[in-house]
Amino acid sequence: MPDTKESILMTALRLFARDGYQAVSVSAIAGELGMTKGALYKHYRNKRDIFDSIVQRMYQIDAERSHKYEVPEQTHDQCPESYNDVSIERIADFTVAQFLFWTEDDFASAFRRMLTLEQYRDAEMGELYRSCLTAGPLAYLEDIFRHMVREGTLREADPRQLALAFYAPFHLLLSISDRPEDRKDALTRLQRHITDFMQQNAARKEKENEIRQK
Amino acid sequence: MPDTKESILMTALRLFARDGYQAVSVSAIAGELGMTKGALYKHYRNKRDIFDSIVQRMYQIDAERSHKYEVPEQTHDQCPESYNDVSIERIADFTVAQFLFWTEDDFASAFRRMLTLEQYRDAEMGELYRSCLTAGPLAYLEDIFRHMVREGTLREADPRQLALAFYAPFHLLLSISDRPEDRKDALTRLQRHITDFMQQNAARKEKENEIRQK
DNA sequence: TATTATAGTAAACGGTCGTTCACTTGTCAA
DNA sequence: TTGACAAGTGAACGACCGTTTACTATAATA
Repeated sequence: MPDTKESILMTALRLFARDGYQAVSVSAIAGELGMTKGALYKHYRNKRDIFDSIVQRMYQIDAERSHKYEVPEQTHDQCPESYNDVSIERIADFTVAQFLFWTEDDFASAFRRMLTLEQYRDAEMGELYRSCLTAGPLAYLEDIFRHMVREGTLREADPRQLALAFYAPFHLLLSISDRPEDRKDALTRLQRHITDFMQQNAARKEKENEIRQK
Repeated sequence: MPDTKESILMTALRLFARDGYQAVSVSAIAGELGMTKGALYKHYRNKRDIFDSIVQRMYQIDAERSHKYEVPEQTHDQCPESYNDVSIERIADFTVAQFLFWTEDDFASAFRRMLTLEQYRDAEMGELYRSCLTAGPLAYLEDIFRHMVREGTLREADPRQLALAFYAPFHLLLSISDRPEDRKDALTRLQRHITDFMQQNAARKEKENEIRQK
């Protein structure tokens, strides 16, 4: 039965996300599923194997989402009404989708909290946390914004600071939304932040015309 | 010897901040200090007592800092060159001071990481994390900004979104600065963020004059 | 100087940890 | 029908957990 292995993984993840890897016993995982701990070893070599499978799963999901969403350079695309707003719209949509992913998807939400708890244990977990939730997204957005500033889509500004100003609220609202009663409000505030940011940092029309004339 | 008790507290905190409370054994704390675990029980009733003492210590430090820094309404003060920039300057200074506190102070830095690891264990820790590092500072700044918008020091905008835009980079850079090699850069980026924010959101001179004329 | 309190050690306690193993089922192919 | 195999039980293993206890040395106090 393959969904036993799957339910072990999800149950373990849920507990790891609340208490941390070390604090969760093999008995506790088994007990949560109404079986004895001996049975777990028919599906996973040991406790660490469960953890590693969770991490591997995240890598896999991330790869799938990368293929689906963020083409490194978007190829051909039906050109909407305003050609210079296309990138901005895309980023806004993608950002909201990412937020919903990290807050509402069962796996991603628990994985993010687990990663938060494990980030100081060893260098590998620290690096994974960075690449998923702090420096990674920051660097990614910095590249995009640099491109958009060059293209004249965004106003002249340090892309590094733009990325910080744009992404930091995303990151903070992730933490805020860990409280279930604050999740809805967090999404609203994020959406307001995105529109505020885009409005404040989109290049003025005059400037666009200047650039277009060159 | 009272500094034995103190060194136990600091050593335990350092380990709790890396591995989490449950994952740190009493033997490990004692071993780090070159003594046997039995000796710890001459200074603390049990393991939880060490943890509780750490939390209590944070409350104490926070109370001291509250008295020292943030008077709820600043009383009399030598009035500098520009009366409407005073609050902005004060906030900028206080923000940097808070950042250095959470990143460079041995106790506060470790306590923040420990709190990060314990935030999902129970409601009390979650509430403490919120009040220290997320919703707490946000609400505090929201109040200040609302006041400043009313006074005409800041441009007309939702104080809630202003607080988010101002504090979120602070919060993200705290996490970034957990990597020692990124700490210096994080401070620089924070300072740029603060000046950028103040410049972007300070009320225009014309507007100030309008208000002053009323 | 005798006494008492303090800070520490070493061993032991019961309990839980992760893991293994012998054993029992149920299922399905030969 | 038989045999192989996958899934699960429950007991056992040694190791380590937090905590207690009996004991020792040191230093201050009477």
